[in-house]
Amino acid sequence: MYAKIHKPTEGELEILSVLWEREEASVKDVHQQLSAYKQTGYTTTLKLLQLMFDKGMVSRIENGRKHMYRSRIDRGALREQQTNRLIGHLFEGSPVQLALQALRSSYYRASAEELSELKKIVAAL
Amino acid sequence: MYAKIHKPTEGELEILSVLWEREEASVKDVHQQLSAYKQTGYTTTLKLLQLMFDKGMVSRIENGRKHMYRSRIDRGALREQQTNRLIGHLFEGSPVQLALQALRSSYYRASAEELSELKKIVAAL
DNA sequence: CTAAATCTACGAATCAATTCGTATTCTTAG
DNA sequence: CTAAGAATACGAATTGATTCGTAGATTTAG
Repeated sequence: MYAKIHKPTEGELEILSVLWEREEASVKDVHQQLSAYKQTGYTTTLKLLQLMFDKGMVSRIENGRKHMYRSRIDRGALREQQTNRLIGHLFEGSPVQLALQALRSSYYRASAEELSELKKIVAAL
Repeated sequence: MYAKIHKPTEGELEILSVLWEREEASVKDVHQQLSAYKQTGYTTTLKLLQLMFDKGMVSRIENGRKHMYRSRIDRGALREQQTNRLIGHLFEGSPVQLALQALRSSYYRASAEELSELKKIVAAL
């Protein structure tokens, strides 16, 4: 089902992020969403999606003249891989240090479920 | 004191990781430590350190014929930057999700101080 | 039907990361 | 002194990411 992880580049990750949100998106969809926060050309986004397709990172189906793209990268697996990479090289192998960094200095409002899971995990350490 | 963050590449991050551990290291030191887990040529490591020096990411002083290198990248700032990047593109903006991922599935033994800080932060959410 | 708009395909250029071989310099052992 | 060893400097090749222009095809408006 899911593609082997071809560690995505920064640009690829941004696109995957859009695809995960929407489940399926056209080049136009992706481009519009990226344009909201960075300046980039339409054909650049198109090309990136084509290359990602060639690499097997996304699937696509024709919908009239458009192509609709979906991620073939499992987000959970990528989360695990990237998290471990960060822990290994930047946090001296300490997952707790990374967790502390994540929770510090942030305005994020945790939901009740998140909070309860977090408490459960912390209690079990 | 610290250099502006030139977002390090994977290879650069590995080298910085060595430098942070040891405070100061020769090319040979760095190369030996990298060799422990990846196959790489001596002059490759040398070149990388030279390029990092040119970019201002590391400083160096002569010690006899050797150069001793030190990181000029602030680890704390980089931790913050990289953590936020991950949260943004891979964890839907949720620091708590990243924290959960970090704490899950890991054999790491937290120290008493880490644990107490973690509890304090979680309690404050 | 025709023109404009909307897409995809593709090639080419650029830039950066990485790797490694060779030259050169300096130190040290004999 | 000379040769071997240990460093650094540097150039060149390779590979990959990124960007974007242009061409071609199809749809839609008038």
